[in-house]
Amino acid sequence: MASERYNAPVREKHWQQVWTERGTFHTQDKSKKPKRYQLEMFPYPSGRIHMGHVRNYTLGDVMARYMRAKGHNVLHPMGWDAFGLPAENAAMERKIHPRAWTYDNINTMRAQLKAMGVSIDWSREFATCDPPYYAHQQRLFLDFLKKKLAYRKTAKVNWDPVENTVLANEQVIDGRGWRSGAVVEQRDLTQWFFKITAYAEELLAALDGFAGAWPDFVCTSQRNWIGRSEGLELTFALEGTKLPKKLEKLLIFTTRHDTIFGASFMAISPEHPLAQHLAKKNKDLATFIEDCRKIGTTEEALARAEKKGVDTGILAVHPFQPELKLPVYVANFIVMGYGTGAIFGCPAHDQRDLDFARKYGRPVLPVVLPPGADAATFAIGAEAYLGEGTMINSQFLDGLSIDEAKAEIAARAEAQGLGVRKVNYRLRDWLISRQRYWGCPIPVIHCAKDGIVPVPQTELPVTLPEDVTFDKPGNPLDHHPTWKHVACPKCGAPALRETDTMDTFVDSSWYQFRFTAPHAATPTDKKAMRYWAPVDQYIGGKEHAVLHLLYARFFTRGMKATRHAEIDEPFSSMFTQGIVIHETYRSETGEWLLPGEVKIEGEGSERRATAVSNGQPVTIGSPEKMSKSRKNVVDPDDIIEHYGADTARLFIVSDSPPDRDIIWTEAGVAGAARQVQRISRLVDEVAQRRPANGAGTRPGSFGAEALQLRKLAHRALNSVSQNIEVLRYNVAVAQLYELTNALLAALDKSGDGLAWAVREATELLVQMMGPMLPHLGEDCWERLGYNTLLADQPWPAPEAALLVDDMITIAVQVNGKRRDELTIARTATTDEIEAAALGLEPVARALAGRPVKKVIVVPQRIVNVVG
RNA sequence: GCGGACGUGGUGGAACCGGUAGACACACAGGACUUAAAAUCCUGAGGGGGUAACCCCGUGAGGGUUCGAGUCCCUCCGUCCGCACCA
Repeated sequence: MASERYNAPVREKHWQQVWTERGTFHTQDKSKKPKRYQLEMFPYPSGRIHMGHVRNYTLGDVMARYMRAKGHNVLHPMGWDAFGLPAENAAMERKIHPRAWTYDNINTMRAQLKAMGVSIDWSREFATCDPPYYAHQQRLFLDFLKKKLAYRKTAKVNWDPVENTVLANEQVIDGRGWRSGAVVEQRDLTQWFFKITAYAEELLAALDGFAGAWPDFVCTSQRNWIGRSEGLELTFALEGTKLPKKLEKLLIFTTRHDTIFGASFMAISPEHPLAQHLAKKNKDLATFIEDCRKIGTTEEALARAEKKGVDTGILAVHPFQPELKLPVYVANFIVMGYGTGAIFGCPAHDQRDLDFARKYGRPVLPVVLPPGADAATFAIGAEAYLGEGTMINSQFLDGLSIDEAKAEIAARAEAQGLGVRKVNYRLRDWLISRQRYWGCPIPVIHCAKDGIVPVPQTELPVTLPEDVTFDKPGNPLDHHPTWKHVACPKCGAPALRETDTMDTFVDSSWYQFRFTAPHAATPTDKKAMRYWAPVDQYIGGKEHAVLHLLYARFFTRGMKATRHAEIDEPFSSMFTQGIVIHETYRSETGEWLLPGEVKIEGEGSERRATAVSNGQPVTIGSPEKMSKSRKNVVDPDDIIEHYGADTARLFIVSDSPPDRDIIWTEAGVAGAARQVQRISRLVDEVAQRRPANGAGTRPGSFGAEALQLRKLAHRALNSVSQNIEVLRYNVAVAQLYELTNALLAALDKSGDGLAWAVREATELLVQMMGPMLPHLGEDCWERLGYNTLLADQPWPAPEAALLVDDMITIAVQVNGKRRDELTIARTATTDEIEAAALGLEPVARALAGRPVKKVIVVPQRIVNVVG
């Protein structure tokens, strides 16, 4: 009897309703089971779910459902990273309030996620723009403020002229705003910062313990970003002009103090206080400094710009060779933001210094002699020597290695009070002020008399005013007629509220902990934290390798310092998924076309595309990240309505490893849909022919065919489990297909115990596919005669005896080339295997009469006859 | 420039700890069913040679270690990513 097509869209809605009604995925805070906290990066409610979300939440859901079946008490929550600029843009463009726009989007996207069948405990849902959430965030801020982890300072900051707000260093990519793409400007502003640099060393050191649990590239990215370097701060006395007391000595930072005797000039940043001071009376210098400011575009352009400088006429006294006076230049390649904004130039062993010295005629004295070079003839040409070697021309350092010389100089500098060993970091404090409306208000009040006054706990949250306008540029909170005017909590005098809001990355730095007790009266609940934290497995995009993942690591430490957490690291293991890409289509007139607007014919290089509307040729572009601007998007809703969520999920997890980019193709989706139908058909056949509800009485013996099928099923079970645990879902799916193929082939065969074995293997298949195909899984489970939910079934255990073979097949090589294979008892001895191998005809033929020199036998693996 | 990752059929990708390379799928070709198409099912397939048994070549290129290398080491080429005037 032919089975009916599985109507996925209808059945999926049914099973989603059943899960909801029975509270299947409602998480208990108390359990004897081991806990498992599975989390995917929560979405920004931009409007609709996109394929990147489908991938992210499918990857996490497979793990959550698997772990649940494996007997864990699983926490798998969902929320909304709901503050941010797009809501304000929508408000400006469409005259909708950011709040209304955001919550509308959340409602849409929640429904879409439910339609995907993601096993979420929705009772824990929150949005970061919910006042109860940001109330706790304001409390955390005030605790950070008390601990001096939050502070205000005036500094040169990145200003995004499109977003009309400042940005943190991490949010500037190649000199442009990470979201707007606008070239950022440098502005001197007074802003709020988090003291992430206090944890630079810890954040760096802890990365060493992440091996295997976090992707390598994330760890290296964070190491690079933190940028630790060990060096020496060294003081040079200045001569030549009368200088104010503060500027009489020049403090420099170097990591090459071994080359101190090769110094031939000093260079300071145009922003250095000394340069600024001298520019007041030196017009040329002032012009030069002004020019340097203007060049500031991208970092890369800066790195390639010609090295230039202006001699200040001031001389610096060499600390270990007082008769040597070095001219002090203001130079365009010295940045104020690193070290002390001043260096000594050693042209022989630094390329930039060399370029500079050649241009301005400074001496180039080599002080490190490469191994094997002759001290009498060694000279520096166009390239500085950066390698290892022995010190020369360096008085008391001569003959030492670089490391020994560094140690000697550092020791002498410290003994003579000339300097100190210093560790420098590239990492800057996290600038969290944003001059925007749709964010968490920073809960402080500025009073003329009392300065910065925290908003009292009892008055939290400081909520955003509803009646705001977006008709003029700048911060709507600042424009608001009344909101910022308050009485000082200390003295009662008229005072002003802080109108900056927090960077939205603050919101996402601790949400993972809020999920553990989303309704607690304090930011976190100690008991819930002890039970659930940290997140066992976190899944999200690669773009947060430094941004979010570094901020959250810092924030966890801050929360520990303020007693809101007892751990240092928020995520025990991290997985970064690849993106979903799709071909692009462009008409002759240059317009982008949606995949549905294009008809494609032919294969390979013969593939041609035409526009559905007018038949005009269309250019097929290479696959790129799905984006609305290129129109190479596929709406998940269309897929779910047409094929069902399981098909979308299956396509997402099959074929490509989760960490790689995946090309979305219509053919691939159709292929996944076909597999869904094949499995459905298989289960129908089995359910109709075989005993209902359970496998029935187990036969006393199995024929060869039945035994083979049983082995295949139990081995698949064994390795599918292992592959799911390490997120190699594509391999797990391949094994499910293999088992499906074998089962379909076995349906029409007969043999001892085969009917029972088919039934058993089919039930195992259904259970194994549950994490990936949860709706089809429930449907098949029901068809097999069960009135329980598959989602409530424990993960089956393989029969150990079926995992090993009595007879095994091993390859036989002659001189490393495979010539035959040998089927032999698994317990066969080395001698037995050797004898059997030498008796094989192809072996004798390959030897061609040569005597056997040696036979390598690796039991259960291979035989190699060497002749 | 510095640092990291990767490179396997037409395509996505498998291959435990160095042990039968190409599992599984997509696309393709041939066949069955059908008035026809769709759907479904069966068969084939890394490249080359041979009627065949079989043989040769093959994991970016070149070298090395080993009985044996996709896997380990060195050099080079290419792709992707991170940092980048960092002293």
